[in-house]
Amino acid sequence: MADGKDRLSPTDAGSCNGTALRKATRRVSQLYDAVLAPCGLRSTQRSILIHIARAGAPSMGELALALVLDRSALAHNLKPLERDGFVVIAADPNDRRSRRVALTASGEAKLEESLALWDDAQRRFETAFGPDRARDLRATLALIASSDFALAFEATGAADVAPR
Amino acid sequence: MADGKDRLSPTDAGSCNGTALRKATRRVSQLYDAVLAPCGLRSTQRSILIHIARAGAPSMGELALALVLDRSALAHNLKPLERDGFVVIAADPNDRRSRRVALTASGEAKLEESLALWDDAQRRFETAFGPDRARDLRATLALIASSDFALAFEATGAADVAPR
DNA sequence: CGTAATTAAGGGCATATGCCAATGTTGCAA
DNA sequence: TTGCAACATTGGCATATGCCCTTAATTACG
Repeated sequence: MADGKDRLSPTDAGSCNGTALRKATRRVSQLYDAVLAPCGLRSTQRSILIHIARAGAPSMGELALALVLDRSALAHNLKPLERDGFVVIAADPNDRRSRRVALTASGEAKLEESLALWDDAQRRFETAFGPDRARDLRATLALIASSDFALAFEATGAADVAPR
Repeated sequence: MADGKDRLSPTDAGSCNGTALRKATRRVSQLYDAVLAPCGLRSTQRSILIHIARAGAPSMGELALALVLDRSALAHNLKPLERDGFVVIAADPNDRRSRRVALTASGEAKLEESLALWDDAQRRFETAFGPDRARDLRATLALIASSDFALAFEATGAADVAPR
């Protein structure tokens, strides 16, 4: 592991926060998805259903914000769920610009079905990683995912982003 | 934030390690990608180029392993980079089953060009998050991404996975 | 009251990611 | 030597993710 690195600046591959996050996410997605497979939901899909259940009937924008997901990406991700009858999307009568997403009975049932599998995956992660450590990690990740963090990141930029 | 949660088990949305990871990854990817945009590389692509530079001329399998990335996903990700002339893929003369990936001069130049932008993004992340904390986080994420962790996760499963 | 600015969402396009099946290579054993 | 098991990669299909631009609906302002 001593070859090649001399050409790179001290800020090499192992030091990129984004890369470290992406690798860990891929690994954990693989592990969780393998456990979730019998119910037919992926962790991404389950995550979306959970957020809808928690929020009741959020608008696309609210849901995208909660998921730290681009609006159009959310729209794409909802298509398989809508096709399979797990969610319905209907215009908000109070503001016809908005469309609200809700779980169907089938969607709630699927979420329920996935719960035991998810509990198993989560338990295995906590066992392998440590429950306390996992809690700390989630808190740290939530901080990074927050809009406050994005603001703090932007604030470190040059003055060209400072409005007025 | 008190509505809706009563229907869910104590293991609710905020406690899923996979979801927390994905949200943080999306956020950081967005922040880094916005900074990297002027050079035309995304953080995923830069990450691939960096790994190739570090490894010299790795085979697809070696590179996929290092990136914690599915082999076919890597093959797909390399296509735009090959099309744009940043990498070349050639059969390994010693084992014609393998194909080895290498940077072109153009790829090295592009990597060099991206360095200043990446340094800026990284510096801003460290400023907003804390350099020591960032180092700890990367170490934790590297642990999770490691194959050892995958083995530990599998080992917590039922006895049905125990070989022999 | 009508028009401009704002906001919500979708469509088009491109990259990212993964599973499974198919293809081609190598090495070993009978 | 021939045939088969193991291995590396690709191709097809599906989902995931994001940007830009357009469209539609609401709100604000003159």
